[in-house]
Amino acid sequence: MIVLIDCNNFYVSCERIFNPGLKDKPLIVLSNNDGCVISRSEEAKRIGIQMGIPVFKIRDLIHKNKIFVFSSNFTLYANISRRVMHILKTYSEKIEIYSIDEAFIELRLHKSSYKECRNILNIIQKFTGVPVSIGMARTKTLAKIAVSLAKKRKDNIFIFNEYSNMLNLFKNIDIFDIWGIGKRYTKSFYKNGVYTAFHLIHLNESWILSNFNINVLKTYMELKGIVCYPIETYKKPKKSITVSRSFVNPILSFDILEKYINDFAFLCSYKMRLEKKRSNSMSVFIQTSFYHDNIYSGFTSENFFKSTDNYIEIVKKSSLLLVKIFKKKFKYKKAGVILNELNNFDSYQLPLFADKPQDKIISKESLMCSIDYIINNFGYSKIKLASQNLGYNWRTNKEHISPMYLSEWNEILDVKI
DNA sequence: TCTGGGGTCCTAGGACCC
DNA sequence: TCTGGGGTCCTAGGACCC
Repeated sequence: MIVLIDCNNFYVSCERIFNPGLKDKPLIVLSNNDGCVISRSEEAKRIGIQMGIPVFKIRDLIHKNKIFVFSSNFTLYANISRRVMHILKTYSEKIEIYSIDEAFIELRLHKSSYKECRNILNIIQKFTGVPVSIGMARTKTLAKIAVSLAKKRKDNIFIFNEYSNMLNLFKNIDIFDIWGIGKRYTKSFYKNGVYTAFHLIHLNESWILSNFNINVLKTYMELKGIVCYPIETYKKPKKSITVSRSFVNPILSFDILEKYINDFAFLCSYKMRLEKKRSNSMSVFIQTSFYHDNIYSGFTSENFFKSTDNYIEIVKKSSLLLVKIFKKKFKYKKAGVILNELNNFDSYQLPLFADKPQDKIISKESLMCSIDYIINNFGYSKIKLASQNLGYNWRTNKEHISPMYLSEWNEILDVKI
């Protein structure tokens, strides 16, 4: 059986670990730039705070209800996530870490399965302070449904076994709440009179295939208990790496935008080098706000002469690509850099005409390693290329950020005894 | 005034080959 | 007047997920 362990309101729960006073209080965590709500406590949900809503629309609500507000502290959340996953690994060798707050594991179904789930839940709660919900079923898609049912129960556990009246339960599962069915598909299902999981499993395969695609068919099969998405225990290598940001204040000037793009390219290179990869091609994009007039978005890609993991070459290229898409008189609100077609750093295709002199100028691997060393030991802001933002940090607005309790010596919680 | 960031996969259509 | 059949590869755009 596939067991899905899902942390409840994960970011909110992380903040509460170090702030027990926040228990039972309404609490939200915001996206970068403190823009949108990305995690809500049950109390905040009850007040009517919607997922993804921009903060400026709920200022009054926050004030009136004394909702506690936190900026996102991903370093902290990642550390806590690692602890939760570490515990799960002791229960099953077959584990797939699906996201920062979810993992699938494989367990045998037996009489005391419920007890076993109960035990997992208690241990995680006790050792990490994170409350979780657990769903157990034959397939991932069913386990997803099970976990959503678990969240509505007091014990936070739900198992689909031979005794559960699945068909009946499916009548109350909106098609939109099925894993793999998003906004658009929901719309076309509704148009065809398909509103619930119950309706979906009574369709025929060819109709689904001709109106949707292979993925929707797989979802349908999974609902029927046929495994189409097995647990994937190995970490799939990344195919692309992105660094992008929204700007608090829109940017009009090419020179300023270029410095940001160079920063993004530098960070993107660093992330790629951590993964021990090289890239064959790079994309750069810039966008105005979609919420106002005078909309423009530019996107372009280009191959490298040969695949590279060289900071200087990548940053240089980012400027060249920006020139291609930059247009004057637009207010740019977001920009980003993507490294595509990643290969392993030690096995990659050479071009037919490699070793042109232009290659040699910047093929100083030892210099690249020194840059890595400085970043790893002294921090990301301690070394930059001259074309980057030297004056100030582009790190975004985080007005309500909590301390890095688990990763900075000087931010560790004080305990008075 | 103020609206996140990072991914993967599928498909239709175009361009090309014999 | 009538104009085949069988492929591959690439890309943009559109879905989906957390």
